[in-house]
Order: sequence, then structure tokens, then C-alpha cells
Amino acid sequence: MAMTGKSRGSYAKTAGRRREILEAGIEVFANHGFRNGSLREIAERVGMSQAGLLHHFSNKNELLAGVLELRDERSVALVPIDGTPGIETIRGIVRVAEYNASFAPGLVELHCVLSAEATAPEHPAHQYFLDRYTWVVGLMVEAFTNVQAAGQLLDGVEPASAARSLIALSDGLQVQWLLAPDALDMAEELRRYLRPLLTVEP
Amino acid sequence: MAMTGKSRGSYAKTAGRRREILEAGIEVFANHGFRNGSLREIAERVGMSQAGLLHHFSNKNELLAGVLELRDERSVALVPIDGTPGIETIRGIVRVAEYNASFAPGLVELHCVLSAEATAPEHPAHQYFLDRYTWVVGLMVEAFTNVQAAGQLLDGVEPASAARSLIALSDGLQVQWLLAPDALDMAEELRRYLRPLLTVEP
DNA sequence: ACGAAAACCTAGTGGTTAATCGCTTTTCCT
DNA sequence: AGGAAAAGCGATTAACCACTAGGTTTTCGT
Repeated sequence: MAMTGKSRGSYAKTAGRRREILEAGIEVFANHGFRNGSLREIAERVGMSQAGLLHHFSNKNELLAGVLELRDERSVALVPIDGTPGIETIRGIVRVAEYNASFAPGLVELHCVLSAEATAPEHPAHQYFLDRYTWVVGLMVEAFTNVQAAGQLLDGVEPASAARSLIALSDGLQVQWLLAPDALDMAEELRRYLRPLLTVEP
Repeated sequence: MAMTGKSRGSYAKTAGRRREILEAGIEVFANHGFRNGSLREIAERVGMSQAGLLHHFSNKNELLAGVLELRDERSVALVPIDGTPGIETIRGIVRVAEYNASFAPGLVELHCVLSAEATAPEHPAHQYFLDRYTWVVGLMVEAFTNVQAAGQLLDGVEPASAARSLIALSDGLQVQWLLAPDALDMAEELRRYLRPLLTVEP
């Protein structure tokens, strides 16, 4: 066996290599945005050449797609999507805020920077964010509607508005939190928003 | 006189030239962000060479400062800052949303993209946004506190939270509005947020 | 009418970028 | 053990970037 014990310089076990790149991609795209984040820096973080990185993702856009997919995979787990949406779905948004603030500040940054950037119609992630917002707002509209049917929504509260605003509030708080993490508790602010709308504790 | 009547190619009247550049800067930085927006594109929009542009602003950061200054100049006019902050200050935020949606979509885009980008501590506009948020949130805290003192705030509403959340909501709605302008009315959503907190109509 | 200052341009500098090409090394399957 | 596929690298390319140098044209105060 040519490989002499200490396999310095050997290629990684190929299992988590792609994953490693995506993790680094999250960090870099979060820090500098997509257009300004460089493949070189991502490659550097995983200890690989830029050309080597492009063996796993044939171009930058494809890497972005992978990054977004991985991002979703994580946060969505906290919002129950099985069964009919309801109060637990709403609480899920609060849970995501809690989780992000404590364990995933990188994801918060990524979401803020990319969602703003992808506002431009020609951005490679434009469609993704369009779809994503329609989906999540739609899910929350369903949730609020069902909560209303269960008599847990105060009179005069429009499910569609509450849904939109809950998501908007969550997004807006993230910017302020990124600028000054100690100045506010995102989850607590979300609960304070929800309390005057519900007859049950969020 | 070599110049034959029609002064084609003559230099502009120098009065509004700087302003023209800033207007173009708003558009370009709004579309591509600061780091990815190019001086070349800005120069092109005002019909000038990139070098000519840098005669007015000695570097890109200085241009950004000018753009942000111009942006402030406009929106702030709708929020009364003279006298003691109160219900009219809060209504000012709603007015800004109304104004932006109808007349200044470019400013909305600029704010969203840059505030997210400037979240990174090394961004040239980081301090600007830090200061700006402290100022505007502080102003709104004062406003809500005075509204509370006037008995116009419902029990259990924390002025500091309401202030923060109003700003956050405004920011978050902008992202959704940029993605789908016809899907929501920012000002109306802000009013819907305020109504359950106040004893007077926002 | 004239000279200085302001406005602007062409041409370039050094740097960074995503992506490609041809090649070597490692891993894996049989 | 052997061969194919996967993983990785160094060098290169073409495009773009902010910014500079040096010269030309326009404007303006007197």
C-alpha cells in the first residue's frame, strides 16, 4: 500500500466534502452576498483550490442553489408541515427565530442579504425567493385562518394581513438583530406582536 | 467661437451634475448593492466617463456617502422632528411608507439592499446604518412613550418593543413589496399593526 | 477678452473575478 | 490487483473592477 499511514494530502472521504463546501458557502455568501462572495474564498475555507471546488458545482449559480437548499433543510424542520396548519405552525415561526438567534447567526445573515439582493428580477435566486415567500405566507394564511375558525383569533384580525406581517416582522427584526445582537430578543418581539391578536399564548 | 450654437457635447451647467450622479447612484446601488454596483454603470447613466465621475466624488465610498445623504434628505421630511415626538411621529412612518410605495421605489430597494449588506461590520456604510437605526428607533420609543403618557396607548404595550417592531415591520414589508408590489399595501399593513396598540386611529 | 479653475476624456495600472483546460492523484468496484 | 471514475490541482483566459495620470475643453470671474 503506497499510502504511508499518515495520509497527509489525501482527498477527503468524499462523503461530506460537498456538504463542507456548502457550509463554507453559507458563511461567505452571508458575509459578502452572492455577487460579491467569491469562489476563491469558499474554496480556501475548505482547504481546496478554486478549480477543485468547481468539480463539485459546475458553476457559481449551482452552488448558490445548493446553499439555499441546505438552508431550507434546516429551518423548515422547526415548522411542522404535516397535518393542518394552526397555532403550532405560528409557534414554529417563533421557534425558528429562537433557533436562528442562538445557533445559526450565519443563516440569518444569509437570508437578509440574499433576500434583499434577490429582489432584483435578474438575480439568480429571484425565483427562489418569490416561490419561498408565496409558500411561507400562504402557509401562515392557512394557519391564521384555522386559528380563527377555532375561535383563537381576536375579532377584527385579518388572517392574510397577520400572516404577511408576521413574516415581515420576522425579517425586519433580523436586520436590527444583526446590527446589534444584544439590543433585542427576536422571539420575544414576535410573541409580543402575536399576543394582541390571539386568545391563546403564542 | 468654435462652439456652434447648439452646444452638443458641452459640459452640463454644473449645477445639477452632482445631483444627477447621486440619482444614478441610487438606482445602481439599489439594483446591484454597493459592492457590486459599478462606477462605470453609474457614469454611463449620466452620460459621462468613469473618470469624469470620479472628478466629482474622489472615490466610491464618498459617492455612497452622498447617496445615503440624499436618501435621508427625502424620507425624513415626512417625519416631523420638530417639537416633541408623538402620534404624528408614528403617523410619519406610515406616511413614509405611503410616499415610498408611490413615488420612490428606488429608495425602497436601496434601503433594503444596503441595510442588509451593511450588516457586515467592515462595510463602509455599517456605522451609518448603526447610527440611523439607533436614531430612528430612539425617536419612535420617545413617540410611543409620549403617546402612552397621553393615554393613547393600550395597557400592556411596551413602548420600546412597539417602536422596534414598527421599524422592523416597515423594513420587512419592503422586501415582500419589492418581490411583489401588487400583493400588499405597506401603509395599510402598518396601520393594521398599530390599531390594536392605540386608542386613536393611526 | 483672458487666465484660472472646474469639468471631462482617453488610456492605462494593478487587482480580482468566474470559468476552462489538461494533468495527476486518490478512491472504489470487481 | 487492476482499471475506471471521482477528486483535485496549477496555469490560463477574458472580463470587469476602482482608481490614476496627463492632456483637453468648457465655464466663469474679472
